[in-house]
Amino acid sequence: MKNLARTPNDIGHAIRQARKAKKLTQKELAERSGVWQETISKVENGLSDTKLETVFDIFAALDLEIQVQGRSKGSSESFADIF
Amino acid sequence: MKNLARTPNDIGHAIRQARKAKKLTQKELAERSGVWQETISKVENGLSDTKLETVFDIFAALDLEIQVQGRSKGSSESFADIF
DNA sequence: AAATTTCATGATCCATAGATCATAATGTCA
DNA sequence: TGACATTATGATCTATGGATCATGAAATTT
Repeated sequence: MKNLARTPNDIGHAIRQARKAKKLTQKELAERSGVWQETISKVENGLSDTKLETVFDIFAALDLEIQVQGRSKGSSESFADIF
Repeated sequence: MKNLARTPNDIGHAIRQARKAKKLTQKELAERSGVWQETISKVENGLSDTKLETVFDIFAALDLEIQVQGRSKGSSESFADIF
């Protein structure tokens, strides 16, 4: 399960997926990340040009991290394409 | 070379490193990414809470992508710690 | 060392992110 | 179906990101 991300939308998808995997509601995630539920909703749906700080706050709460890497030579599919 | 990132600062470092690796000046990167040189400077130095869109614009120009993953069990070192 | 290039910083302006509150829409389940 | 939980949306307000221009500080080159 590799979650490649090349757009804010991809990040939103990754977050939603991770949150669901941990069986958390947006509200719960909001509480432990310090980010509002409303904001999380918008981020997951790509409805706002989120700030880095916010994403990382959410990532921390979900125990996620990011790895920056050169674009995979072969597949050019972005995370969103998988869904 | 694993570029783990858990903070906006880590992203800045990763960008600077990738840019240098490609032997680009901030100005050149600015041109091909559509992001201002001044902004790139601030991002690389972690002087602004950059928006996701901006980071991805820069990533695209540097042919970078992101992989979202669970936090590495063993090492807890963030990208910044390597430097 | 002087000139040139590269990078940093400071100010202004406009757009928008996120906090916050209220509420609507959707989903779930007894 | 009706109640309750979850998610989405909409408005307002404040703070700040990024465009833009100007210029200062560093680094590099000749």
